[in-house]
Amino acid sequence: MGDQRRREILDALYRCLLRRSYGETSVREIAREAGMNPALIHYYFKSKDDVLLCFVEDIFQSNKQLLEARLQELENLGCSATDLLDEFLSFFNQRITGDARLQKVIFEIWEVAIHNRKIKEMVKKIYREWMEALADLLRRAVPGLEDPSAVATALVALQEGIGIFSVFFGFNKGYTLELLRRLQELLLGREGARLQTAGGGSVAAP
Amino acid sequence: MGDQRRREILDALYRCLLRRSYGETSVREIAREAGMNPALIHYYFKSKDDVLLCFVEDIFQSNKQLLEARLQELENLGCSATDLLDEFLSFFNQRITGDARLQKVIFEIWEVAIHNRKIKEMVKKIYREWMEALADLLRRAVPGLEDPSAVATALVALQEGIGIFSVFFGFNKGYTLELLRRLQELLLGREGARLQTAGGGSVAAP
Amino acid sequence: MGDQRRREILDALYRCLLRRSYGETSVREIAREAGMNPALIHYYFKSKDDVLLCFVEDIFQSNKQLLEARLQELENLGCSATDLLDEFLSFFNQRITGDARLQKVIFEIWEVAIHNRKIKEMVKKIYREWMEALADLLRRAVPGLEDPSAVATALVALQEGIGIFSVFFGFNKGYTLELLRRLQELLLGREGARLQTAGGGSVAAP
Amino acid sequence: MGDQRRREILDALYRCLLRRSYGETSVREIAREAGMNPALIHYYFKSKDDVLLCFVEDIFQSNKQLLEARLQELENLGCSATDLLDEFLSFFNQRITGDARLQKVIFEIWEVAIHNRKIKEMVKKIYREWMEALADLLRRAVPGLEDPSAVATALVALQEGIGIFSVFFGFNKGYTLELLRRLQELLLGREGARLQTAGGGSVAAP
DNA sequence: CATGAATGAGTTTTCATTCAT
DNA sequence: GATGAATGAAAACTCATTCAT
Repeated sequence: MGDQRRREILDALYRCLLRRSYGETSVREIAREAGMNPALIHYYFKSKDDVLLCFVEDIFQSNKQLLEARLQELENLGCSATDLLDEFLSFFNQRITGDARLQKVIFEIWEVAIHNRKIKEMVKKIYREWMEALADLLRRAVPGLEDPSAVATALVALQEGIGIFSVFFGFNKGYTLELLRRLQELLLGREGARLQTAGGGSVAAP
Repeated sequence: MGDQRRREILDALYRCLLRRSYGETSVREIAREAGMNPALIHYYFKSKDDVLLCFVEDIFQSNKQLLEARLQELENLGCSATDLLDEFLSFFNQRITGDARLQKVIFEIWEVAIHNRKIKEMVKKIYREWMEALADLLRRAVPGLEDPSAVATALVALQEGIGIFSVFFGFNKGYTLELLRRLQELLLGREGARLQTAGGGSVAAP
Repeated sequence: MGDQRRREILDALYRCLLRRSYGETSVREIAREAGMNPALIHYYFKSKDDVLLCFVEDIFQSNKQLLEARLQELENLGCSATDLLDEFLSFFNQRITGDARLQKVIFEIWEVAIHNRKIKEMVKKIYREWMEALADLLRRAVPGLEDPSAVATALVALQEGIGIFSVFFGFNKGYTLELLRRLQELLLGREGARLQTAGGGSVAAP
Repeated sequence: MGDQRRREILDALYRCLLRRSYGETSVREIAREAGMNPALIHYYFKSKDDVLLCFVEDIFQSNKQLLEARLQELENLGCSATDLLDEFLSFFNQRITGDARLQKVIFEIWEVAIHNRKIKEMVKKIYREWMEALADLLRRAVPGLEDPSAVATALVALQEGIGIFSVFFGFNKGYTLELLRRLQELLLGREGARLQTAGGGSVAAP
């Protein structure tokens, strides 16, 4: 029952963060969204910040595990490093950057992380792990690449940049994914990579 | 005299936003930073949000004017479109994304903009103008480019992504600028563009 | 079994009162100290205040019975009234005022008693009994004493005063006992009684 | 105006402490007693504890200054050390221990002091000063006294003990003062000192 | 212009207590 | 007996804003 309640609270926070920033979100509001008494939140979590901490851990760890499971699966099937790399990027594109709601919530987490030491450490750690994993895949899949670590950084930063823009300007998902894919191919130096889209989601013409 | 006071308040807000998020920044704190009575802020501005609105307008407009002036100057000197494009990107790299303090403040503005309609409209408008101007320059400077508008979007999103990462992971300025320049050349399809850096600011090795 | 549990709860309260005032002590904390579920406390006691009430009764009654048993024993052995008086004072000195922990707890009880009618009645009753018993002994042991009742009051008040001071200033037990003994002899008008101590615990030189 | 308000708040706290312990006294209640908005208290004081700290300082310092002024006056008039000592004790008897309301408030302060470091330091300091001053007077006024410091301690502890008892058992002021005076003379070894009272306030017969 | 004072609404958090299981 | 869950009331404190002077 406790896990169930904790889950409900984290889910309620997720929905709250779609409407307001974490700072503007009160414990009362999380409780109302979860349909419970505000004091219950303090029964299951030490403090409001503790809710956020668990929330951040949950949201990143669950995605991390999911990705790792998929990569492992491919590896077991004997897929090539290139396949793994494509799966890695595709996972991010589809499940994170391309999910406008999740992307918005992640943006809120970044905002808090900048001022909150604990959250910052956690976010930093997770992004470092992702970038290191990506750099490893790059080393295996793109042998000639001169600085895989910098490319990994660039790829993830790009992801964030596009993610924020897509939330802010309301890109449709197709446009976002297309943009991401082309930019990634460009960064990976793949043959014939060119930056062009089918249009329709252009920022200049909302 | 009024303008002087308003200036002081906006400058105080800038310094406050280096320490705390806008939501955590109280009117008292802005006033303390500006060395004045909190009530004075409400004399010169309608509300706390009004201070932010003017602040955002000021910070973007001043940069915009500065950039336009420079571009105009170059144009008057008969410089090529490529020179103008380089100046445009260089301006952003050096004065905005490369300025960790300003970048942090801009990040805070994005955060507020996501929830605050007025701020959002303003930020949207400004970014659109920038992206359109950039797209125009791309059209003139890189004739074969298939979708200048999308490239402009990508360039600016990249800028934001790298900007946030540099703030968050504490990139040194040199690394940030190098990364930006290489990525931009890559996006522009310039000859021999490759993504490699001198290292030293890699995320993977903090 | 019930008695055992009640005992554990009272003992836990004792330990809690060494750390915090009764008001600052929560039911949760008593429960944690007793190693049981907070709700159990409400099963064995009507309320938090009821725990305190039983606690006060227990702590005073157990000491009262102990003292009475000792006095009875001496009486059975045919000891003089003076012996009984000395035993009475010695009991207080050694077991109550000289026990810094118990003294601290008693101080907390006084504090609550001042505002809590029930506790107040109980504490009043017990102190009256003690003072009457002491006055009786004084009448038997110090025949010429003009107002045994007032002397008894003074002796007990003195006890409290020294007790609080010893807790507050951290007197060592030896100094406390010496001070008590000399003051008591002085109040009893005993030959050669003078107020001097070996020093070492003086308030003026902490 | 600020001083006026601060005064009103301190006075309100005084009245509140006659009814409830400090822990039970809420900021709301102090505000209600002072006839002002609760937030105003936080405007004039940093916190609830800060109110108490100022309150304690005020109550002790004002009495200290009053006493010092009186002693200085007597000294200027060429009074003897014995006169000064009598004035010292009389001041305490009349204005502090004999004032049931003040005595009650002082008791509350002791209670808080036991758990609150800042308050404890202040109370300790003040009592030490009083006891040292008293010890000095004893040295000058009672030449043969063997341990003036211990006698001073005993006198002040006695004062507290009697004070608490008088509050608790509701002694009438006359009885309290008489008891104090006789005990003091006894401690000072004055001729013919005997502990007897006119009765009427005996604890045994409330 | 400038300020100290004032306020009402809001925040997070704690707690004694109850109750179904 | 024992427990985890739940709740309503209250706590201290903060803050944007207003206003008289």
